[in-house]
Amino acid sequence: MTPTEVSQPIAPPDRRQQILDAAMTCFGRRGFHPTTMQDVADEAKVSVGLIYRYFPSKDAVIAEIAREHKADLAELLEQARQAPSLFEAIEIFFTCHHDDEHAQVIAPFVLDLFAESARNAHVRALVRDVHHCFVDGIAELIAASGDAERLPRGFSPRQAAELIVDATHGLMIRDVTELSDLSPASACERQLAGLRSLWTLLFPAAHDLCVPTGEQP
Amino acid sequence: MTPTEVSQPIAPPDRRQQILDAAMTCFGRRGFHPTTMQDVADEAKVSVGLIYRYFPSKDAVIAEIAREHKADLAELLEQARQAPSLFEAIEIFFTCHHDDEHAQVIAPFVLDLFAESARNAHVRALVRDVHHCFVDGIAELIAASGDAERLPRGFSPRQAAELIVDATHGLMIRDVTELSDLSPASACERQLAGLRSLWTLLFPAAHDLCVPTGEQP
Amino acid sequence: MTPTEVSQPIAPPDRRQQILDAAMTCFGRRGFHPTTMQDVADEAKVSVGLIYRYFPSKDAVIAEIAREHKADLAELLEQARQAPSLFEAIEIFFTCHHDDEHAQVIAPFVLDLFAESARNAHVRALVRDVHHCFVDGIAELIAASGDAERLPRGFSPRQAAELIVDATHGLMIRDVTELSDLSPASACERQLAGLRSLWTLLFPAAHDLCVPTGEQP
Amino acid sequence: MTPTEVSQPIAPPDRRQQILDAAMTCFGRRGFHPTTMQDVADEAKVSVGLIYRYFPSKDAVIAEIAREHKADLAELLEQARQAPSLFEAIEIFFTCHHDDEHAQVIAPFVLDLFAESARNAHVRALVRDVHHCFVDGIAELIAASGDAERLPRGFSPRQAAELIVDATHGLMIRDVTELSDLSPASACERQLAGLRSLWTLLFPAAHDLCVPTGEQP
DNA sequence: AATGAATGAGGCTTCATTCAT
DNA sequence: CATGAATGAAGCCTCATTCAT
Repeated sequence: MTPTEVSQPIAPPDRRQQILDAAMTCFGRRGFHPTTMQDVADEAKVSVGLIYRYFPSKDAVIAEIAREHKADLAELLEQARQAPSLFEAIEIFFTCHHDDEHAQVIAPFVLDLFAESARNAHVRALVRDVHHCFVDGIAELIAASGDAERLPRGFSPRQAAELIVDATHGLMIRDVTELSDLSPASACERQLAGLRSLWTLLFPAAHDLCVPTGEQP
Repeated sequence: MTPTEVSQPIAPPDRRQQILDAAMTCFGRRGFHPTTMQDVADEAKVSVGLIYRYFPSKDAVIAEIAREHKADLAELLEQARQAPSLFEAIEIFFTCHHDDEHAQVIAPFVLDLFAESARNAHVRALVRDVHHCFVDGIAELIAASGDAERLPRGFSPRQAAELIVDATHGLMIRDVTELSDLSPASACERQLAGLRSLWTLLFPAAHDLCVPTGEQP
Repeated sequence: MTPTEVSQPIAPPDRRQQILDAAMTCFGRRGFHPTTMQDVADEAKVSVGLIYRYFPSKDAVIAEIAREHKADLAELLEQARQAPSLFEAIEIFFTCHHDDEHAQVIAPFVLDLFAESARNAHVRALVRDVHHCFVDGIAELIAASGDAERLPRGFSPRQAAELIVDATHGLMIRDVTELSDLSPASACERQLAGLRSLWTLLFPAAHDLCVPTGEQP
Repeated sequence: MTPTEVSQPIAPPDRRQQILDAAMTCFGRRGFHPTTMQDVADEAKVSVGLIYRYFPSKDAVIAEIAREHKADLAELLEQARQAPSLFEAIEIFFTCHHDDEHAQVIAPFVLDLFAESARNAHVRALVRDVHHCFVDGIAELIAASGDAERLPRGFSPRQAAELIVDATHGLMIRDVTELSDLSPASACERQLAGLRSLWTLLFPAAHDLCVPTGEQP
């Protein structure tokens, strides 16, 4: 009667993750506040009561998802650090939300996080933290890369990083409000276009704008 | 425009506006969903029932406020058009939210609008509309100004406008998540710093970046 | 349209009291914990929501009823003070719960209060307070009456008062557990019998107990 | 009586009793209704499911504990019968709840039983039964002892027994509401003081009250 | 026009009970 | 025998909305 203890043929369903995933889906779909625990339970194919075996409250679920989101971004930063070039590293941020099917879920969720951070100190702290990690990470990336000196005069890596992050957020908003009907692929294209614009500005090819300058006797 | 402008020299309290203002305050403070009609009524020093005399539902109030917000921005755009220089015109956008006491109210509200636009088609249409007006308006501003030709090679006024708008949104998010504890004045400073950064990039002073090139006569 | 302000033909329904009465009935019937807000609402012919316009929580309703109970007892004590004789004064306590139709409601409620006081500090404080008032009041009553000197040697008015109160409580328990099927009238009889027993002990008529002794050979 | 008394020299943990003890503790701590099956399971270091192997429902657990309580009291009565004197016999009742660590558990539990008996016919029957046993037992004790004739004139052993039981209950209430912060020892003292009071009344030493009479010429 | 009492559906959360392992 | 994951009914409370005054 006991299952064969050998090959773990059926992975034990990770209820916790199952619930978190369902919650993420729901939150992305309807937002924190309008999502009911019943919604989450239904999405997770689970009873409401069970959610409370794993999380003490709805807020705790939100908090956990936010934490997960933070971890995802940290990993993203790590990936970026491995990228061969600065451009590619930053490309990762600009396109990250479009790699998978969660595309239309994560952005709305993040926007909700931002909105929530205006009144919930806990969420605010987390968002702020994520933001700092990002800016710092990108600033380091720029500083470490040879491209730093290509920045316009008086432009620090940090300033550049902040601009990049801000633009990313702005683009995310565009994604949500303008492109929600478009395919993830198109959205991704849009992001890349945004990146290239910014890139051109931040790191003007020497030959393109200024190289001639220095070369002149 | 209001009826009976004659016999009532003292303008009757504009209940409608009173309610809208109160709602704006509440929404900014707590967000759409958590704000109750009672909150709004209290803030407006009015009974709950009265709100329903002017608006058919809570959603209608939200919609109306959003519409108002749109009108405000249109006016802002108009102001910008009157500005003596492009920089000053754009400065208006970057600092608009900090001029008055509503500073800490509008930004959270707008973030809520963005978040809401992810699921509410009506809100989405409005946000999108506002966004287009903005981008178009700024692009025109740039095109009309003599500064357009100072844009980096291959950079259209529209691209610049999009970048400006995105960055503005990104900065607004920073405002809400990072600066909520700071004074509006500091927040405004921050915005201006952001603007100057971007400005330096978009419109490099000839002498600053390229004059040295020597290409100039 | 406004109601005639003259004769108050229709007394404005005192919702608050209406709810309290209903709650009292329900609590007496089923106890605090098993009684639902819906029960109370139904009993009061009112919606659940309305209860929350008058009380912030179920506990607040309980607390208020307890407070009311305390006030009732204070009044009872006052009545007792007016009584022509000590016996009649004390009789009031022993029979108070049987005067009206609430007979079968108050005693269970009080028992619930006692039980609750074992874990709820707030309730405990109230019960304790009531108890002190009682003992003090009765002790005073005894001391003030000429009967005090008839107390057995070494028996203080306070001791007598404590015994009376304890016995009253014990009788109340008997009421609830034994006589719940009997008529209030019988229950009252029972109480009086208890009182007479105790009375005989506390205030033995000199001739009744001791004088006769002398008759013994 | 239990099966397989042979092969298991070490008594298997008596799950049933273990659960009952835990339940008693919990009920005393928080009351019937607020106590959850999980509370009981935790206290018993057992799984919730296991409780249902031994008891069909929460109510059954309560009922069983009540039955146990009844048995305990029966035993107490038996002990009392063995006591050398009436006073000592009755002392047993007054102090019984203070002999062991359950002191602060049993009284609240009994109060809960009383409160519950107001609405639960089953509990009521049990409480009534216990009560009768008690009164009968004590009345017998009094009747059997030589002290019976020392009772005040017209006072039957049964009347005395009832008074004793009532006073005991009243004192128990005082214990719970007033002395919950005191040590069991102090509480016991209190009980004994109560007993002595009552005793003095019920069984006035001849010389104490009446002998003086004899002093009269 | 204005009030605010009243409603009741619905949300979050708890908990007795069941059942697969 | 034992576990504890899982269920779902039900409880407390909130709040958008209505309506008598």
